[in-house]
Amino acid sequence: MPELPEVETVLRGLRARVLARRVAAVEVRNPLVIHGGSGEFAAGVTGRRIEALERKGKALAIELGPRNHEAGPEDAAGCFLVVRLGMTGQLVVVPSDAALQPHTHVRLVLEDGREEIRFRDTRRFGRLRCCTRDELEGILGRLGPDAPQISEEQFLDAARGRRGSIKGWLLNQQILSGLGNIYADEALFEARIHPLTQPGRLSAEAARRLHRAVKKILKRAVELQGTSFRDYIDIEGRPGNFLPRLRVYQRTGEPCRRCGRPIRRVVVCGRSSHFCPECQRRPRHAASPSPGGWRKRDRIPQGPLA
DNA sequence: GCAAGCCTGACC
DNA sequence: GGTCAGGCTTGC
Repeated sequence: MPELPEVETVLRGLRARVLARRVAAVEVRNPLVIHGGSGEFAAGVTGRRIEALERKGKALAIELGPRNHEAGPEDAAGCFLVVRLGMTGQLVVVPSDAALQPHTHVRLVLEDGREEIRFRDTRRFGRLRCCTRDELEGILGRLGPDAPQISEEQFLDAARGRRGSIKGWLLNQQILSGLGNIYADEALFEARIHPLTQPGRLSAEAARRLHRAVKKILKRAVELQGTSFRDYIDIEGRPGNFLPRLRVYQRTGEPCRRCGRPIRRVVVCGRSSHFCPECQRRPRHAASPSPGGWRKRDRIPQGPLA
């Protein structure tokens, strides 16, 4: 699943392979993955040079230069290609004559015509979008600080007074951006915090521990080029190497690597949360899996609570 | 049936 | 405004 370390790996790969190259042609094979009209998308991207690549959270922004200074104002201004990989999205750089893999939705043919960037996405949760600088600022502005950049003070301030679960809080991209289900579970284990703990009721010490844990886990995962649980590969088609380092994610029933107790699973905010019931004790004031009392549409959470 | 990012909308 | 359920999607 592409979270921050996987997107960072893709970003670094693209910087090495496609920076300063021009997009000669665009083929949208499935308009569903394009935010907005696919015709406008193709027209907006074609003929521009890749000037820079940046990332915030899980969002990838590719800066495209002016097409032609002598043409109209639209061509003279640059634009940005924003990529969200969603759950199973992949960006790969391949020779143009490479066989087309299933679920290839977009092709960006590079200038010499011998190589291209392909966007593949089995689940089709990913999106590509062509936008102006103002629009990009709006998109990125809705995201909280990039998780590796957030200061301890910002982190503690953001948690203050928050109800609900710390797990849901970590997944909220408006608070801090980049964490998904894998690294949220791993960071909570590292910090020894139960996923149903309320952010606002964390001790300052626990909140600092979590802040350090988030950074530590992400740093290590970036160094190991991410986690390939099922679909994730980098732009060269290589899997990440963090999988053997996972201590709780998708290890339900397996022994905790710290204490040996079986890892448990609880559903929080509709997401599986994996934790060690010994190392991550449930606080007395844990968030309810269904805050605000039981309503008609409430479901019994799956799996026993700690 | 479950996985999961992200958007929308409902609820308090 | 905070918070969470629902729905999208398809392979296992």
